[in-house]
Amino acid sequence: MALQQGYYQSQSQRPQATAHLAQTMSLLGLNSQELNQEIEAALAENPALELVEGRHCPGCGRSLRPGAYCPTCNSASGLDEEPLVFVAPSDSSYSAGSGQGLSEEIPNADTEDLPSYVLRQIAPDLEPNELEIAARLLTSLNEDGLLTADLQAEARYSMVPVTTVESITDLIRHADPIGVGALNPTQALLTQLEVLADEAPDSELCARTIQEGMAFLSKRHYGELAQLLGTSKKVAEEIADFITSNLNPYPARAYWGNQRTATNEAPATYQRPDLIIREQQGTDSGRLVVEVTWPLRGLLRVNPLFQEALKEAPGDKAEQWKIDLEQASLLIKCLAQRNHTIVRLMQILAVVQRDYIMAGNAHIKPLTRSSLADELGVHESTISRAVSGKSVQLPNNKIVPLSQFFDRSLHIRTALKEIIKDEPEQKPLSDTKLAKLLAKEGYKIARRTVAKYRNMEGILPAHLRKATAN
DNA sequence: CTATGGCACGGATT
DNA sequence: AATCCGTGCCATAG
Repeated sequence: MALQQGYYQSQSQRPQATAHLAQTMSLLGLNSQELNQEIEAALAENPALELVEGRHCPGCGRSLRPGAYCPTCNSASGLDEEPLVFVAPSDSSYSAGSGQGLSEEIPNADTEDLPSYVLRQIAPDLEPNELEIAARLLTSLNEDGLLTADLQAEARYSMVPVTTVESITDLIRHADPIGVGALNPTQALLTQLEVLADEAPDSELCARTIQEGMAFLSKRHYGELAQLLGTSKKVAEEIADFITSNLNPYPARAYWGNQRTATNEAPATYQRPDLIIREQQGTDSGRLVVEVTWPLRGLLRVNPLFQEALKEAPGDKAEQWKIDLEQASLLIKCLAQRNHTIVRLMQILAVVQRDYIMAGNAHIKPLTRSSLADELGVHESTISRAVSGKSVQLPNNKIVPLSQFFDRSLHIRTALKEIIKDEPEQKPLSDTKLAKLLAKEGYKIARRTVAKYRNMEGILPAHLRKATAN
């Protein structure tokens, strides 16, 4: 089976997913990428499976993303899958998909292509004639999401100043996915950096790295990069890590891999987020729209024809076919199970961690997987699997590992960052003092731990800190 | 002597 | 059972 390198540590049962053994959960631990591979493999070798492309609401005929609620007739009727999009209300009661409002806000990767998705976002900010130009420009997007048009030529064609065209491309670049319509990867990266500037360890150095140091970065020659930037190797690594973790030179091609565990390998892997959380637009009720990424362009199901055929199967094949069929429906069941679990998980997570999602790292609530587990009434290992390897796109377009929702020290680390940012620049605080200040804010941690957090955030020790401008 | 990084231990989490 | 995390102790750098 085409399930090769997984970066789990000790997965015992792997390759032979032969029917019955992998009862359910085996899919839960997979992220969308891995899942995709798995499904495609199954699809290729199991004739009982069928991928139905395009999906229409049985009620109103509107074409839908698989598993989505139909926003028009406001129901999931006829859908044999759990909805993959739901709305987390601002209070703590859930309404599993009140249809309203999520119709037009959700980019539908299946029925809408990138150009129109982008166009729709920026349309409100454009004059009619500009809109036309934007539309033209967007048709030249290549598959990486970069613009191949010649701006000069475009300007001449439309008989407007180049600056007008440029300002339009600028607008495009800031639409989601951030960086689309850049003229080259560098520009895309810079745009993304701009948006994430306050998250970056040192946005100026990041910018310079992007402009001048990409060669070093891709070769992972951090020493030389450090030299180029005139900074320490540590900072260089930090910057490199930030860039590879958060920025993506090819905006259309999903997002840049993201396992920021220092010891990460698998560097340049692209990865769509497994979950996407947006703020519900329009009625700004502060509601969050959560979408579970679905890797396929269609609905997976057991091929009804195959089922028919089985009845009059030629004796020698009958046995095999039967197995295929069972396997197929098992896979589908597991898939549904996986989605169900993830959705339930996210429903709670979205509510509990709403502050974090909306307002940033500082507001994360310490949360353990096990506490969530018994709230959901599932085994904790289920949660673990559901969380592991997944990534979430937050409303600010940042992609973080889902495990960060359970980061016990994140809030302290951000508090730490705040203190360091605000406090005197000429007279950096030592770890001991930092520890005391943190204690005042209610975070009682040891001095030694302060040092650890500092490292995690890529902040230099006190005596080296006054050197850099930041 | 003070400020930090390294190693490693014990308890909590997964 | 395997890992992760906060800490204490000690060595080293300034």
